[in-house]
Amino acid sequence: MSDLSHITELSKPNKGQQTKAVIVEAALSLASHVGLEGLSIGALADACKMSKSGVFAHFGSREELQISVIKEYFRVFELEVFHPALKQPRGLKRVTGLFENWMKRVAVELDSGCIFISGAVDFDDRPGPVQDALAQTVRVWLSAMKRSITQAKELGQLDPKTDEDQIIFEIHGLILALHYDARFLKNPGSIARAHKGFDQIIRNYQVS
Amino acid sequence: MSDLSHITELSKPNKGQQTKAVIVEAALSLASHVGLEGLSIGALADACKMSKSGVFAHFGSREELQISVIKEYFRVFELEVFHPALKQPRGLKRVTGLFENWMKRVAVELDSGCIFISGAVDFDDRPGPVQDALAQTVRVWLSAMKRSITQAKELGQLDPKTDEDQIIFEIHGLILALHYDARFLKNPGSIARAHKGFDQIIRNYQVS
DNA sequence: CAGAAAATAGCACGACCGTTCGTTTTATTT
DNA sequence: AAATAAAACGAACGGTCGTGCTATTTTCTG
Repeated sequence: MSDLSHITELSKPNKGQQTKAVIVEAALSLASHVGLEGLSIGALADACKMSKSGVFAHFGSREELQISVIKEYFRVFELEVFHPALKQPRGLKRVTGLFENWMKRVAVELDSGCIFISGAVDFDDRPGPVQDALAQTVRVWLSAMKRSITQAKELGQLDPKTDEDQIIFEIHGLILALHYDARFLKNPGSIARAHKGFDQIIRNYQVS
Repeated sequence: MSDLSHITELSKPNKGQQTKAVIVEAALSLASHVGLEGLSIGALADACKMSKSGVFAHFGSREELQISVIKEYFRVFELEVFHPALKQPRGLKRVTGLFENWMKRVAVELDSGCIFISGAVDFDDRPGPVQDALAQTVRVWLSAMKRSITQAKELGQLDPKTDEDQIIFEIHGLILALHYDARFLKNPGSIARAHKGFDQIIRNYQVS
């Protein structure tokens, strides 16, 4: 036996851990529809074909479940939005890649909403560990965005006087407008408008 | 007695109608914090120092209560955002006035959120009369915005090829980003960023 | 001021909520 | 295979939810 055999979580996951992964996955799917606040343990147990108490035992509290969902969403977000864009070269190409993947995550998935958006509305007036976890996670993502914009600036692709936070604010606005228009108002053509808005923003901050 | 005396709703409101007005006002204040979905009849009754059934009787259902709140929010919105801006002359001045009043409504009121925004998240996956009422109300407001932009175009203050819906999409994004940043992330300086973004957008669509 | 009508209160209902507890089943280890 | 630990279950708890129902009180009207 290897001297690392006691780290069972890494080599061979326990039964508990793998069913917990299944639960969290189902919880994310559920919360994408009804929001973090609408997520109930009973409904989740039904979706997993488990008992309420069986599901509950994995988290110890509803808040811990919600935090687990946030972490899982971030994991998927990294996997589908962040990492693929790293294949683009540093600079505007990568910024554009990040934005486009972000858009896909918000709009293309017709039936599931963004937890970073719905959660912000659910928890903006509700301080506590869940709000903290969510806000912290969003900040990590936005700062990753900021880094790539800074790189574009350093490469001379953006005006050196550019305020990265301003760009992020405006880009984030496009994502939120896309989410609102596509998901709630069901306006067609929202994706094209977000695209056009992005091009305008970049043009505004390019060297003149 | 005047021959119009039977229209009691206009001349002298009944007791029921005026307490209903009080209830709706309290409901709006409550829903501004917890959202339309978080609004419960029990909590509302406590706030009004009435019994649950006494409150309930005025609406007949929770959905009808939510719709009443939406209508009341629109009334206040018209009063504080739309009408004051009509004092500005047609064109860019008025568009700017509308945007600034809109911003105030979303950000300056530190403790109360925008129901058009939180409601969109709460109901984007929940079809029914409440969703219909909310979406319809939002569309009325956005079309009022569109009208004022069209006027600016007709006055030659914007490029005749300007797509009004594109401008609205981008402006709406700024409002949503402001709401997100100020309310959830508690970022300082969000208002200034929204202002700057607005100026950029207008500049992009001006005659060149 | 009396009678009709409207408004409010009180109570109960079934459903679902998160959580706890004791038991039983399933995995893991010796 | 036996012993031990982990996981899942089932029932129950106190609570809140929206909604009916029947009284009681208040307001309006002739």
